[in-house]
Amino acid sequence: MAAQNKGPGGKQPTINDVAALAGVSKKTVSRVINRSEFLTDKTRAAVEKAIEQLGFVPNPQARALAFRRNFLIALLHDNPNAQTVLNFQRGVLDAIKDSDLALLVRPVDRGSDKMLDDVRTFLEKQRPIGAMLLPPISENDDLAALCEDLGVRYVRIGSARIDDAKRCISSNDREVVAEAVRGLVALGHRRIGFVRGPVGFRSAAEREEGFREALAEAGLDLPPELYAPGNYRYTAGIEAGEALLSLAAPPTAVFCSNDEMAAGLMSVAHGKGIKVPGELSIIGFDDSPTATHIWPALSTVRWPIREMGIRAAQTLVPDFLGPGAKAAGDESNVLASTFVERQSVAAPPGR
Amino acid sequence: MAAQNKGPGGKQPTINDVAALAGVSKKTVSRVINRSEFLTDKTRAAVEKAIEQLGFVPNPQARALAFRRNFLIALLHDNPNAQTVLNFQRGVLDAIKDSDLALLVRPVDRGSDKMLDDVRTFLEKQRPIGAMLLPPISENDDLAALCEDLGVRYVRIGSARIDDAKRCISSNDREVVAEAVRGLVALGHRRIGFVRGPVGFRSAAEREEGFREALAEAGLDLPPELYAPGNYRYTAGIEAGEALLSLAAPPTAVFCSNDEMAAGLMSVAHGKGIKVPGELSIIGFDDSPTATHIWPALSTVRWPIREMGIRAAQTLVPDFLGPGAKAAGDESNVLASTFVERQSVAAPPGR
DNA sequence: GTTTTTATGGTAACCGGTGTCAAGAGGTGT
DNA sequence: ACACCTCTTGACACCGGTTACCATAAAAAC
Repeated sequence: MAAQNKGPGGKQPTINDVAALAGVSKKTVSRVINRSEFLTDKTRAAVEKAIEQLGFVPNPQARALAFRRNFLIALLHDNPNAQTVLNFQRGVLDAIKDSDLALLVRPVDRGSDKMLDDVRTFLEKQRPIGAMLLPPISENDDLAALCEDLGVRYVRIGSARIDDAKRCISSNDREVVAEAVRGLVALGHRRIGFVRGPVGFRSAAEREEGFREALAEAGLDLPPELYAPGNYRYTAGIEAGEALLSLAAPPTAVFCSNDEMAAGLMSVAHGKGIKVPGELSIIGFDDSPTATHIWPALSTVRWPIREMGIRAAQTLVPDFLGPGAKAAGDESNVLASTFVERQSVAAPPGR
Repeated sequence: MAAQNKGPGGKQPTINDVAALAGVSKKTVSRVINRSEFLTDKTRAAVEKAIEQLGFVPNPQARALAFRRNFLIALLHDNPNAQTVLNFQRGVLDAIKDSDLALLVRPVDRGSDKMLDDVRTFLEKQRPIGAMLLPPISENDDLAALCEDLGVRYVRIGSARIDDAKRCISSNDREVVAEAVRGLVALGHRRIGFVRGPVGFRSAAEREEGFREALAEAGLDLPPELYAPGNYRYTAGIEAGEALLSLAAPPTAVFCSNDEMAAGLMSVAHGKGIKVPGELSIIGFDDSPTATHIWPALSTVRWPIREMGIRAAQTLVPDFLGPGAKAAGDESNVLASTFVERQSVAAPPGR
């Protein structure tokens, strides 16, 4: 609390001031700051009192220079979904709130062939303690190898275990998608369409697998005309809607690999006068704000992205977080997605 | 391009290595790095060649220590709208891409009485070159004074000029809202409802003023029952919808102070079987993704947030951006919002 | 009581840059 | 040719911490 040096021109107290006030050497003060053992309680108390009195805060720049490491966590992302990134950020920030760490955000351009060089330069410059890789770039093994190489710890966020548990936070998307689709089957749906995510995205593959799993269990198959490609964008949902809903025998339900595409598909349904959910049930994925903003509200899979941010921080820098961070519990680092029922699902017509 | 030191254990070359190779003192190298005048072209060329050969990159931590300033821009926000924050971030990052700067993101908790202390500690620790204040905290004069106090440059982002032009990036929201409402009047609407933003937000006040301006011009008034409070949240839109659309004489058009509330209002209309835009026209504000994801797509005011991020960077740290940054053009720092017509507006019934 | 441990505390060098200030180089005026 | 001035450059201390290594006082062993 106490902080005496707050005047405009007031210089920050340095470690030397503390040492002088406490009557010890700066090295001793440094030991106290870094929680070294081998210290008399008396000495420690004296130093801490001096620190308190002066309102001393160690200069991170100086520490960074000496440590050859900045007290930063880098968040690398190239995610089209703003909400996801921001929620994740928020989780991380929740977790590091009381630590000395700060968060550096860095969008990277996957696609660019200079990406690796860019990231390398960035990491060499900023020298963060660790890096967090958000999907889809978390799936890039070269990036992970680069971090390893530069001595930067990392965690990868993904829809599936793409690295060992200590370096990967994931959720059980596949299972939950399967669960959601089983629900459709239970309601009596037999013609169920699928709108896929972009090729090359692990998340898209996971969702598709979950979908197919549930269909297979029910002995249903997925005719090619009910399978639409997509890229997680609203417009892809529109296109999928045009295709699927113009069929002679349209599906009575569609699983869309994310909420935006679901919104696109739904607007096509509205345009064609198809009643949702009466004539067409729709399920999305993400539980983004869009899911509740459209009408009728979308049944979707909630991805615990903020919790993943917290867990990512706990996994990445447990030694920098205050005590209690060890209470992370489940060490598998697989968090639970959940199916959220809203108003876009009902029994198919004629049941 | 060249970077010879890329091995895992390979130490980064330091300024000393460069100095030795170029046969000059480290201070001279430092001068080259910092683009000092008073340098022979010959010397400069020699040093630059050495830098190139070694792939030398100045260590930001050391520079930060010596400069007593980190090469960072802090982005302070407490914005409920993720998309806004992220778009702004993106603009800033566009602008600083080729500079030595990095972006530090810091959500702050307005509302907390410790906010100022938190921010002070943060700024004292990180010592960024400058700070950007996003609305609504940009309206907090104490925050601005704090930055001033700590020698941190700042820019405030707002819906109106809340500081002098060099420290404020704003847009002409009021005018554009008025323009949009004039459009409604021109279509024949006479009973036009209004859903307000949260009390205490300058942006909310601006939008209301624009709305009232247009009404006044047309000689219309705003009966109390057509005026709904709000807080920029979807649920507020729902509540406003329940109130406005249950009236014996409901409005034929409603201006909502942001898109989320407009989405809420629209879903109430759908629930009540009121046709949009046939029986009810709706206008929002923000042009968030929601605006296009709902059906029918929402006519709204686009706020040039990404451009504002770019402009904010150009205004805050012109000296750190490469050349060409001066071509910022219009120095008033008022960017143009624009009215975006989509499908949620039509003439009132019976016209 | 003396010696050997053991536990701290202190000193100096260092992390990799920048500021200050004075010296050296090169050109001018007389 | 010499004093004088200006423009470049370099030596050195310094930013505020850390580590390496040594010194010393207190505790333990003989």
